[in-house]
Amino acid sequence: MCAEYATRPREQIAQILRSERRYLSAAEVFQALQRARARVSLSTVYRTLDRLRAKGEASSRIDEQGEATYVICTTSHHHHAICRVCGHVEEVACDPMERFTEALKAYHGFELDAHAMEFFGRCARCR
Amino acid sequence: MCAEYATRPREQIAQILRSERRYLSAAEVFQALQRARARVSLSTVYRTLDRLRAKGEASSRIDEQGEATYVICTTSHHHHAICRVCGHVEEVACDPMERFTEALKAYHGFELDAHAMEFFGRCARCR
DNA sequence: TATAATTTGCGAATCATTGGCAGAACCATG
DNA sequence: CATGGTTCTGCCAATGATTCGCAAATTATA
Repeated sequence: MCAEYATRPREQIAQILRSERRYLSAAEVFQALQRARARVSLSTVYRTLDRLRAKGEASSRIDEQGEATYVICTTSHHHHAICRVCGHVEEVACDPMERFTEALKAYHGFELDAHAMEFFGRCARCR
Repeated sequence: MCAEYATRPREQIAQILRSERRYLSAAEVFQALQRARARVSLSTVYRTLDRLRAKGEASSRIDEQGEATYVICTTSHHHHAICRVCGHVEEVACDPMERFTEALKAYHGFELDAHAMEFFGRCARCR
């Protein structure tokens, strides 16, 4: 009980996320599937994206229009630099956070246990 | 043309945001208004919150359930440390970002022009 | 191939948010 | 303090992303 099946739709969805290194909404993934002649329902796209996020294989963010978007992650703890031009996502390590954590506690009395960051600009190729 | 009226509903909504220093959804603001016997429609709450954000007097974030939430801001460019216990929002300056910006460019070739950060933990009172 | 568990597709339901519009509130002016 | 043009508000319907329920299809295993 509670095993896990490797299915065609899941592989097709993961494929699309792997090939595009940028945040995609469920609708965008669905459109990409249709272009690739893959017959996967929108429901399955939603379920699979959420499943990838739950497993830590993808991370999600809410875009300006309030839609959930997803991107495949390769390293564990990091943040995203998002290119304004092409949407490319660069993974950024966050080693300097330790010092910041100390300052936050000393100055605001605030004990940090998690953080989220997003950086916007132009990636190397788009500059 | 294009003047701006000071109205009762707007003042009542701002009052609630000022008294609670934490992120509130439109529905939560609406409920607080009802508790205070203020008769303001949910539509007006939505419009007023969006207006405050557009004027830079409030900042918004999408919470875990995908709902838009709002908090009053007092300083200009800063980030938020959000207490996991009481929801209190602490404003944090971000002076150290300049050095980070340089590193990002040198290491990833990424030219930063904006960033967003959120910090989660326990505020001074809740520790 | 038969069987049990898991996943999918479809359509309906949900729910926050937005839009349209008629009436109410606001405020500068006479 | 009455008037009139502008700006807001309330109501209610519409939108649109996301979720749910369930029967049929797919997968793994023997």
